[in-house]
Amino acid sequence: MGRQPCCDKLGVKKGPWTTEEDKKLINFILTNGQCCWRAVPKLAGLRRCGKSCRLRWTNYLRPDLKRGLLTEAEEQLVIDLHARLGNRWSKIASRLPGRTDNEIKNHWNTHIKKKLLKIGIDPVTHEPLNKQVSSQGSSSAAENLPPKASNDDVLNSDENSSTSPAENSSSYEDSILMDSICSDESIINSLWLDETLLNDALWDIAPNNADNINNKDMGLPTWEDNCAWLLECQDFGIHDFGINCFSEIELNALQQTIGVDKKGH
DNA sequence: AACCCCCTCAACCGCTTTGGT
DNA sequence: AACCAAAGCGGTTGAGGGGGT
Repeated sequence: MGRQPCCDKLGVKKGPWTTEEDKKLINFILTNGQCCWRAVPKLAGLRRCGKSCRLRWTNYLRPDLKRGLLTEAEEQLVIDLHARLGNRWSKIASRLPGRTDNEIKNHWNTHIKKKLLKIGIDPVTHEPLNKQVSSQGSSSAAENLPPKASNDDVLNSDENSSTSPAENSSSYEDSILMDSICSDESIINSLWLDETLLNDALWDIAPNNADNINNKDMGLPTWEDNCAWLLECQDFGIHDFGINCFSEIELNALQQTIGVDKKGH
């Protein structure tokens, strides 16, 4: 009794997306918005499963994505958040506008993890490695400490975002204090409620959303800016970006969608 | 030039969570 | 409350590229 596949495997294409497929998906989303991913492939004329379409859009095609490597500041923020949230990549990503969970997860596994190990910090616990070795040797109070970044502990200190990971590797007393805070569900709930509101504000940047202004306030690219990015690819030699598939009509449609004159930038 | 190895990251898989009935 | 479908999430995989020999 295997689990039912997420989609009809027959005739469903897998593997890397072609520019033609990207074009179809971008066209569809920009015209119709994000709705019912399961229906997207059919409506957009794609031989993909809805899940694959959603992933492609959120991780690669979405106009509000930043491109390129994470900056030093972003990297530090990821480390800081990881110390408190653990492997909750989507939560971490929600604090880094324009970055995806997949991107951050990959960057963590390929870069940050190694960096931390190099400077002698355990990427899982965020404790100094030698400290861990010494504490493992004895069955002292250290063993009774709650695991630092386990999924449940994550709730502990979230939102205390002014604290650095170093400050976070606190004393036993601090752990006890944290535990007492964590055991108070009302506090935790209100903390997470705050975060939810923040997240919504960050990502709710559909074309018609008035909250769009928020991103500008934060110095972040707006939906328009990023749609403009797609258009500017044409200016710089869109072929180099692998998006050589927009017809003039489609580019016009894009411009209409974002409602800006790119010459205004 | 040819081969091998390692690294990166896009994409997939399957489990969990959420929302609707 | 129970069930189901859809969406979300995190772990894992594998193709492709770059560097070393």
